Amino acid sequence: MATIKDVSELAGVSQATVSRVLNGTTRVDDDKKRRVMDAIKTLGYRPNAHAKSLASNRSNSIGMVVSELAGPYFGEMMAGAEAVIRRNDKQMLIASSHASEAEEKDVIDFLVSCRCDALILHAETISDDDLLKVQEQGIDLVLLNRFIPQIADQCFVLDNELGGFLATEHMIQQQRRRVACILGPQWKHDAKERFDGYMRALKQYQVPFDPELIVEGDFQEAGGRSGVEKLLQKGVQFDALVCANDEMALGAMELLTQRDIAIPEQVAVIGFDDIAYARYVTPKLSSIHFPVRQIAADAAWLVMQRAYKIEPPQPVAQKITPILVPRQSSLCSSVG
Amino acid sequence: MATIKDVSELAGVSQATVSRVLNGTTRVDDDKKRRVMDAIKTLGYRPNAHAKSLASNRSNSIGMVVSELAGPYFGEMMAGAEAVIRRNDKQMLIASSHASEAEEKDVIDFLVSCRCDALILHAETISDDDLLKVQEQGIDLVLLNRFIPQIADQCFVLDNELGGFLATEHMIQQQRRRVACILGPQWKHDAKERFDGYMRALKQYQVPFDPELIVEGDFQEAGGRSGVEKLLQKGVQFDALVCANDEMALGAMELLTQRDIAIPEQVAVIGFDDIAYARYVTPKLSSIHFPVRQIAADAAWLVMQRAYKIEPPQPVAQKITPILVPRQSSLCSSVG
DNA sequence: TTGTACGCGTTATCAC
DNA sequence: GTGATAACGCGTACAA
Repeated sequence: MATIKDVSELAGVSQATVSRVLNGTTRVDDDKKRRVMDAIKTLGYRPNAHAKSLASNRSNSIGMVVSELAGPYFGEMMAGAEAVIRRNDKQMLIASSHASEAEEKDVIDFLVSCRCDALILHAETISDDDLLKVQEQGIDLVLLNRFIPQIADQCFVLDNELGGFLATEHMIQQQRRRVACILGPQWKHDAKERFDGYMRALKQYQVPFDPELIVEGDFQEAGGRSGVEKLLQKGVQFDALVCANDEMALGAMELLTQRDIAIPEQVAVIGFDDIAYARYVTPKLSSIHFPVRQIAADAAWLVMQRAYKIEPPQPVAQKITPILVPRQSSLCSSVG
Repeated sequence: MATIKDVSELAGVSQATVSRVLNGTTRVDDDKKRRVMDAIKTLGYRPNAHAKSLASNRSNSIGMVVSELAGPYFGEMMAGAEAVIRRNDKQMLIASSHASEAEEKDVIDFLVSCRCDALILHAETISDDDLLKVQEQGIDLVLLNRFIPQIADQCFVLDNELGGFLATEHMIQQQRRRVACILGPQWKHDAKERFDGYMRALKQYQVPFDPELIVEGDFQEAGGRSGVEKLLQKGVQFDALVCANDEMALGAMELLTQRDIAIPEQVAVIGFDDIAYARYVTPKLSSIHFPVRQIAADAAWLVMQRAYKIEPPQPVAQKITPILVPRQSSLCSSVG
């Protein structure tokens, strides 16, 4: 593969001149510029990003870590960040951690090795200390759905507790009193917070808490199905079901339908995250909406500002409030 | 950020020795090794990937291009490839092209600049010639859902035509004779091929072709909705609907339901790709299944073999045959 | 406006 | 087994 040296020789100029026309740092003679361009084209020259980063101590790339590459939630997240990063002519490196601590450390190490100018992280398992250590190494961080006091202004926090509250309150306002809940993995802070919101709603509306109504899931469809299965096996009565995310809600709805339990007449269902497919199930799934794509875009803008001094078109919102989106799965004219 | 030089000085050895313990290329004295490790830890040293690539002329990274980062189809694709790349301790760089030729060229240029050891491309718009040019520059390519004769053994081709045939044949076998079709964008070869399959099925079963039954969509839910709308506006009768992908089928089902048209009694519906959410709509969506995740994994294995001489655990299949997955949306005991 | 020459952080090739 | 030292490809003072 051709190097800048090859180009300079073919064009009959110095390497420095080639570099100049490449980066537009200094004016160069029109004729020489043309010769350089021609040489670049005939040689099919592509600048070596590694050499460039080494020499300039800038990679013009932003690293992003998500838990999974597949799935609607992280899909939106990646797309939101990528749009603004690309618009500003930077590149995005994506890596996934599968929510495993070892992998999370691995991929962060990788992105550090790539000398990314900054990192956008959806990090669930790695400790605050480890994260701060990365920051101290001189890599600028922005955190999604996580709060670390020491770097509070680099955190995008979603009010998961309020989301859990809104979902549960909605059920109660639909005259439901036996509100079952399929939780997310409780070691995840957001799953925990959503549960906290559930508890607060019960308390505020003086609905007695029944631990029998609670099962823990895995944030996947399978967890929704087995969650409902467990509830049915226990034989507990419930007329509402709050799921800690939409994917579990879809799984839950599938099993409920399969068992001929009418939604929402017999059991009202609500999910969380408001993924695109919530609107395509029958009945349409109620949910708690977080504008994930926008949040990720804002996070990317914050990075633009911090790392490249590029100002965002509008101020970024780092504290995000969820919205209740009631749909058919929880709305019922005649309450059963 | 600490460099190898810092480490070597702190450990009291040469840079070469540090490099050796880092890469395990040569045996080094146990004591020195320990000192190096200690120095690395206390300095928080991370090797600079750029310097490494520059010196070794290897980046240990695979570039991947997909059309979109969000969405079930490409999500599966990325996840499938990533799993095997990571298992072999290489890194994956993902970039998206939004199916625009300019962007596609851009991201490929970027990945070339990163001196990826190989590229896995889902390239829809860039020309064969341009692709071959990349290959000639010395970057090894593997193509997903595309065939270029000159590099046939690096192509993973999906038999889209057969898929279109199977979908249409299925409808005909369900005693449907007025089979409408919402096509994908016809400039995309796969959308075109799926249409070809539709035509062949009609011909083979001697069902007359009616151009009024054909509308073109955009591979998105919106296209499915507006496709049905157009058909209804035209006032053409149809008792079956073949959609060129599942997302359009979901949109189509939504509108049909909204207009109180029973699925499958009045109109049987089938999609294409068999995305995860096909099973979560009501009625469950019939589809044409391509094992996208597996295909992408195989593509990654082919790369491992070609670029790193790592043999795949099982032979990779480069010619992929689709499977019909009939579900409720097209199966009907009493035909209406 | 242009060229020379050094440095970026690492690997690889030598000698020892 | 170990340590110099020359690459690797580029940006960028500095001098011209």
